[in-house]
Amino acid sequence: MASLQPVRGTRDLLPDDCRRHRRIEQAAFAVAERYGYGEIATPAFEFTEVFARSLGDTSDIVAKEMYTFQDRGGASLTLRPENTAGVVRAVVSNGLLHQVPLKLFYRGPMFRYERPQKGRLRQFHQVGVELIGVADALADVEVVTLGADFLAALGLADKVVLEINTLGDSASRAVYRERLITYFAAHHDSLSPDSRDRLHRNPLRILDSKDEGDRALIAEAPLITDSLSDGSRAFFEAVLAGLEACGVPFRHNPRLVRGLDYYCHTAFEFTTDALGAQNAVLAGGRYDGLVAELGGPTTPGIGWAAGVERLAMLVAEDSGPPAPIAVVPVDMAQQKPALAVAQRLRSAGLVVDLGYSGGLAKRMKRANRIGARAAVILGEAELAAGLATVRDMHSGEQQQVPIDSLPTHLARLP
RNA sequence: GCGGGAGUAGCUCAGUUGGUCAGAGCACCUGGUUGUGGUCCAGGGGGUCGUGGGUUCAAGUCCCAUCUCUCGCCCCA
Repeated sequence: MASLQPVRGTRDLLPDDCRRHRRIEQAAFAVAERYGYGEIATPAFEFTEVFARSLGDTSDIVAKEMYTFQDRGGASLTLRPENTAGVVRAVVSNGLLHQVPLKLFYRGPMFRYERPQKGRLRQFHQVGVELIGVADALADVEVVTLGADFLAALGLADKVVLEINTLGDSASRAVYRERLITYFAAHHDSLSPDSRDRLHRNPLRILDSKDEGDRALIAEAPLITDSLSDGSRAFFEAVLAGLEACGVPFRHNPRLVRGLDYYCHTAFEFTTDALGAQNAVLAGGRYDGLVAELGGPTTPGIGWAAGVERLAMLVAEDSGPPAPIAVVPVDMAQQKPALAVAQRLRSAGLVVDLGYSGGLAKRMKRANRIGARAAVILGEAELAAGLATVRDMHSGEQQQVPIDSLPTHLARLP
């Protein structure tokens, strides 16, 4: 058995799981399409350089979470840990920057070598959008609103809250970074070991430390708000005003930061308290430097990604697969004509189950188990007269129906 | 990567100080009903007790290792 286990942190998606994932992905795309987004699919792996350059050396993803390997030609490849870098690379590769703004939707598996937990897998799935080529705050408003609409479409509006912040432009961020280092360095001995480590590697991350002692220091720490350039401040205010105009509720969290280097200005996440430590279900931000970083012309961008498995744990149970019509030959002698009837019903668009063996009782039992809406019973006598016995599996009522009118009769069942 | 908890049938679990401890319910299969499901009755299949070592006359039960899941940290969707 041990060797038959899936690889740690990976999971089989059985039909019920797949149906749920599909529902989430379709809801995401349906909403994105209403905003004029088209789907893009990039490879599941890229040259390692694509991720190393875009995510930044200090991010944990690059430092310890990538599935990196050499192919037979000696190239270093990496299974994508996220898809923004891949989409941007594809946009540059295909020369699409001549057609900005680009509005793209994607979905698919991502891979991170992390310690698995509930809602955290090594292969997981994301849906996401990227809006590339629009520097105006209108882009931020659209992308965040799109995310809110998507979550609302899944019935999660009341289960998530939107937190939003700005990281400012690179100048503002550099100033803030220095102020933070100065502040925390003065309290170096009071910091948790984790945060001491973060101090020079990625000081902004100290702000969302969960350590009790850190939190007391953080409460007194300087805010990014006070380090913003006038332009950055105006930009952020425009984003918030736009959200208000769209009726999207949010909470400004001045301590919300991002781990990936490419983010600037707007950072946001929709969180839930229903998933333990993995509280983010949809998160993103602006990345004005990323396209240039990957070798394209300086081009702004903003986007988000949402975890399908995490959403799947939050959405309500669905109604299951559609109830089928069971076609039931009385005995094997009627199997062949039953097959013909089943085909006619399927051609008419009905969901039809036809068993492969067994007598009437066994097949009726199966019809019941699979939740059939009705059973179309075909015996020697019926067939000779061109009729079928239709049994309503809810009421138990039966009636004779001409085989030719089965499609309309069955389609009319409530 | 760090620190806790847990792994017994497809599922949910019981198993008392090591000595009929390999069980229950649900599910599944067969029959009662060779032209009728859901209820009921009877019977049946199914587990090297996560895996590998060790202690012992004897290990599901104790010890060690390992794998997986899980909770928290790190980080993130």
